Amino acid sequence: MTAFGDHVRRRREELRAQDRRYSLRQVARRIGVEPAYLSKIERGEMPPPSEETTVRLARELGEDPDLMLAMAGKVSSDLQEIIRRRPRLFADLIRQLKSEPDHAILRLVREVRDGTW
Amino acid sequence: MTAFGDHVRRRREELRAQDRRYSLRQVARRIGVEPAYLSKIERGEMPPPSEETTVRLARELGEDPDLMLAMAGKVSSDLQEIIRRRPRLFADLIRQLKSEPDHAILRLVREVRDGTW
DNA sequence: CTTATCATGTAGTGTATACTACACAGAACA
DNA sequence: TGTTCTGTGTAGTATACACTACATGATAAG
Repeated sequence: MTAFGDHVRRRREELRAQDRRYSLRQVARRIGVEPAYLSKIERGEMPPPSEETTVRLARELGEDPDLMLAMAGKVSSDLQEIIRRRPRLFADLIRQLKSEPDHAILRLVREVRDGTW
Repeated sequence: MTAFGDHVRRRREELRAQDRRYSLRQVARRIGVEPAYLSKIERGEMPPPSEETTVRLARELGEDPDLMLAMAGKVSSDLQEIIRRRPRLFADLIRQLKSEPDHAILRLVREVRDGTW
């Protein structure tokens, strides 16, 4: 069960079919790691990389950084900081939303965005 | 600037004034760490302990674990898991709420709790 | 056909995390 | 006054994190 690595490999090979600049080596080079390291990550021989590297990889592959971080078992540090500033409020809210359906959360997002206050 | 250590020490000595079972040694013993370690944490000579130890310490001192974790620069792993399961939704919501006032977030919490849907 | 590019195997590195273990001097208590 | 309890100083440890460096055999390009 190596969801992260499998996903990265699939996505990279998908892009590679259109553009040979998406070889493991070249992608590794562009995100600033050794090819051997990326190879091991894709095959699940090594755990997902750091937050910074994961975000660079997400951008390189045209994927959502938050989603990619989630697959890496992480939560973006900027989100963590927002929570840490008002821990009681956010802890309550998030735990309440745990069992709510997607559309309910989406509605909240829209409500706040549109200022339906 | 060692907010965590200072806070723990203050709170512990507060409790100790009423109950001598709140000596550094005895608290350390109850939460399962060495006295020297807790001493260093309180004085900011060592960084805050692990999530588990921080939560045990919070309970011991009658404080809110989420608040204590926030002071330790951490976010509870159960909250992180909730976010990781639906990263896009929660990332959007949390970032939107970043600059909203407390009462706005509180209102959302209540809205969800009371099922004002 | 040979040169470059490809992925991968093996080994090693520096730093951080999260502690323990022991020893010591001063205060409190009986 | 001696035993016990207090906090703290010093030293060391085990594990995880986040990689690099080099070598090798296979594949593709010119």
